[in-house]
Amino acid sequence: MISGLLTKYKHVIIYGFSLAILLFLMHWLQLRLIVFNHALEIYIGAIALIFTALGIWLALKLTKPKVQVQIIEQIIEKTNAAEAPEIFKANESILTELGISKRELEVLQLMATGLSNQEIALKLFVSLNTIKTHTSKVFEKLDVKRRTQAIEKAKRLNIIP
Amino acid sequence: MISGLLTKYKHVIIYGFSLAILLFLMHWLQLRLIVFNHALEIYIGAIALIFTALGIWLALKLTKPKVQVQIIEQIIEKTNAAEAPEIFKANESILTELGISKRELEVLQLMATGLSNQEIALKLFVSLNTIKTHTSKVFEKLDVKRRTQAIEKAKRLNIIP
DNA sequence: GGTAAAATCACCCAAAAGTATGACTAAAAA
DNA sequence: TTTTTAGTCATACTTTTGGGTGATTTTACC
Repeated sequence: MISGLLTKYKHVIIYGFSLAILLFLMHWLQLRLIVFNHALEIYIGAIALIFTALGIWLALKLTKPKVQVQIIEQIIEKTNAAEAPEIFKANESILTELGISKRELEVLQLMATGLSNQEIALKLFVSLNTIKTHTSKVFEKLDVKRRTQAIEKAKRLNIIP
Repeated sequence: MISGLLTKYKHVIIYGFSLAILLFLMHWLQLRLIVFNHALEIYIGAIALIFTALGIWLALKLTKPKVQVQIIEQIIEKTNAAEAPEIFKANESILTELGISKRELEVLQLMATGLSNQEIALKLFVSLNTIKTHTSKVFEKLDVKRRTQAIEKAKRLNIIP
């Protein structure tokens, strides 16, 4: 029961603790700074900045998956509507046939634009290792050895524009 | 409507509540540790909350337009590729303009087929170092950093099919 | 509730790619 | 004839990429 709750809201707890630590640090800072009345503005400005960053980070962490799934679907739908419906119908069937997931397709698309793994990682808010895993799986599924081959083959198979 | 928002931003709300609880805990801690100015703490807590919210709002506002921009770009590329397969004349003038030599173009073309530098070297009966030199110069002339970028740009410029 | 697939991340190692510099040769341009 | 340019190659170094393995966490589905 309790352990279930702990694992379920582990992130909340972690965030809570880091917040607590942050607040405690600020408290300590305040003790040092309160002596100078003029430092208060700086202190509050720093808090505003830190918490704005925290908010941005939180929002990105939370909305990231939903938003990106939407991207892919919209692209597929729009390209379907825009031109040749038969060519890009093979698209999806090939994807399922090869077993390429949405996330992998996303990575593949970014790869084709010339981004490095590191840049893709930054763009998708995940670690470099994760992107490496995705690329490796894509190579395996496409039966290629390098990213350049993957791009070439994916274009030939109409997986990517 | 409201229930939809509740489910959509469930996490945000949960984090918000945990934040509030933490602030309360901090307040209590403070009472136990040091006698201090209460009003200031609350004031700062309020600022933290407000700016966290601001950060979340900012991030949401900023990430959504970006997504739409990406979609538009992809559609444009798609329609361009579909409508203009006949243009293949600017090719040479661009090459001379960029100062890309015959050999470099050759390497670039093989690169675009997914070959490694070593494979290109074998195919052209030259050493690996020579290919590296060529690729480096091509990257410099195309103003890119990686071969994937070079391929993407070269295709966009109609240098290679 | 349990299971399976998808997604995330880490660590290590090896190979490939890329950077920088310098040198040599042959052919073309001045 | 001298100079320039394209092409060739090397050495040393850094960065990126890719392979292999294993682990945890989400998500989806039954």
